[in-house]
Amino acid sequence: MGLSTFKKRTVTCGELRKNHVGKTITLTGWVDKRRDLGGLIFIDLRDRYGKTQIVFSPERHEGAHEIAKSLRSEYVLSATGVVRARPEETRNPEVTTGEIEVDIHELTILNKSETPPFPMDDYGDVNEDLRLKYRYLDLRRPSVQNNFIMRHRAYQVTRQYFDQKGFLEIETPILMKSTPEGARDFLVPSRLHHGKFYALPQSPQTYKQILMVSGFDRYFQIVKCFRDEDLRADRQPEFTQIDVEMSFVDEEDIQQITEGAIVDIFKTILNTDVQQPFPRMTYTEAMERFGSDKPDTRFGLEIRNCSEIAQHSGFRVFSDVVKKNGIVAGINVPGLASYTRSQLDILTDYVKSLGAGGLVYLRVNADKIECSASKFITEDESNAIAKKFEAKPGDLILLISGTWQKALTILGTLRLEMAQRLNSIPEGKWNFLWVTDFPLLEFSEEEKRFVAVHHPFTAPKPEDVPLLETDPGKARARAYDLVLNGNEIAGGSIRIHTQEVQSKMFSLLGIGTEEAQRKFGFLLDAFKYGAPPHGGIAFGFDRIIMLMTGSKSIRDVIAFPKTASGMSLMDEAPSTVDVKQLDELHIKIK
RNA sequence: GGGGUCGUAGCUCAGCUUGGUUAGAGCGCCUGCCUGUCACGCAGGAGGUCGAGGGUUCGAGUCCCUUCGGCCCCGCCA
Repeated sequence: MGLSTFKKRTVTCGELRKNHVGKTITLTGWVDKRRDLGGLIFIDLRDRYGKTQIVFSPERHEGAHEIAKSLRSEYVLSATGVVRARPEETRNPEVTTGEIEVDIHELTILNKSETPPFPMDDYGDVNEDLRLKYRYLDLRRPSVQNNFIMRHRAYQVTRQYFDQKGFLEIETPILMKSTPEGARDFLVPSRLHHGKFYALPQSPQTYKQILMVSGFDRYFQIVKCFRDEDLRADRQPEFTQIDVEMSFVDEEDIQQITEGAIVDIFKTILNTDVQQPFPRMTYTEAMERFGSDKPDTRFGLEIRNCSEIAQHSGFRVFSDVVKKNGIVAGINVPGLASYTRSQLDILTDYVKSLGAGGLVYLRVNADKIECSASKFITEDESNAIAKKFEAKPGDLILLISGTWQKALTILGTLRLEMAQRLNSIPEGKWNFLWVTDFPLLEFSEEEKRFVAVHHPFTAPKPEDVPLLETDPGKARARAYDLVLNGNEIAGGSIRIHTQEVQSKMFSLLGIGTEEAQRKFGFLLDAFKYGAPPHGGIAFGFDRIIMLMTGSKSIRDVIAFPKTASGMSLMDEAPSTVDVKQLDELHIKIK
């Protein structure tokens, strides 16, 4: 009997079938539903494996039935009985255990439960703040548990895949040196060194590069990363990456390995065949066709540039912007010429909220084209624009003008918005896409200097190295992002592996020799001792699981996530700490 | 830092436009009845700081201001 005061389970709530009929078994689990008919009592007992109907009969087993009367939602039970086939007409084909039930003769209530604040079923929506406060209850819901079962399987497939390919899983520090570039660091004060701080890693970037210098050749790690930036539906302050780095490789090698991992994960877990190789698209093309560096290619509504028509227009807003190297571009939304003036006004406000100066629209009717700027745009110009978009009667053309970056980005957002309104984003498609040839640097107006688009260790394209001297903004990077249905799910690059180029990069970023030595000296030093050419990638693991489970937010695939304001509602982190703790750290709150 | 949206019973929501009896519904909960239910059924009952604070008014869930919190977006996120 052992030390237990209750009967341990002999089966789970998900496994009993017809062939178990006649066996005496013990189940443990939670009361999911209670159906007390006055005489017979039916209980759906739930554990993570499923649900099983157990029956209490006042005639057959009076003692157990008497106890069962007091059962309520979420009570924890150990129940022993005999598996029976259900009478033919009472079988439940909806449930995997629906052919049988268990006639209970021995019942132990292992624990009672207060009435839960929300039901543990998957029928109704529950407000997210409540779900997060009672996360332990939310995590009991089968639909939520399924997300974590899938997540678990993805860990296993990932480890197996990279192991088979000869990768070594090596842990890197969580307490590391703060780095100046990139996202804001979470800081951890050092008690032993007054006034000094560790940082939590934004990613193990420098460590994995140093592992390459050490000769580990193929490294991977499923690792937590931390960024102290504002949150989004797909962004949490702590998140999980599949971090990968390889030596003696080029872009193609990394992409092939990456694709293989994705193919494996999707095949094993979703039984979905993903075709290799994934399509490639340059950053420039992605921007000009989709207005995004992570284009959703599941639907059309592609952007077209009509600057050459607009540049000679009497409409100064258009002609001026083209003169100043800007563009006029738009999308053609089929069938929406029926939009009313007020609907279009709302749309105009929407693009203005995204930073557009305004919105010019053309309603394409059978007989004529109505243009919102017809005072300034001639009929010929309207017709030319309509022709450019291959517009048919009933179409609505939406035009935005501005700098290349801004106009296209706004159109990219507008394109997604219109696709959602038209309900034209197909379900069940898995459109993977490599976006390549990103710019290496971009000029930050705020900081009045160049900043790295990817990170400061990304190598420039060899043919663009001369540009670093003449026109750094034009240089392209050996960087690549993996996009799935409009979501960035991985990003990587071939790294700089020589001390000279890395120093050059730091100086372009406005980081002086002395500062570079102070902040990244360990990496520059390492590069002096035979650093192999290397590159890598990091997958946004939570995002991949989010997409695979059809979740709307990565919160649904993270066991204990934080709210949009970075709060953990269950344990109320962050919280104040004792003055004594602060004193030890020599910290005073301003 | 900015914009949008939501906050009313344990839960999900209606009521707010146009201020006016005792603030409603469904589910859940409690009690009773019920021996083949399976989101059981029937009958009855309890349950409200209308997020908080202030203001306007004879009177505020409803109008105004401030504030807190959830969610979404922009900025930010190498």
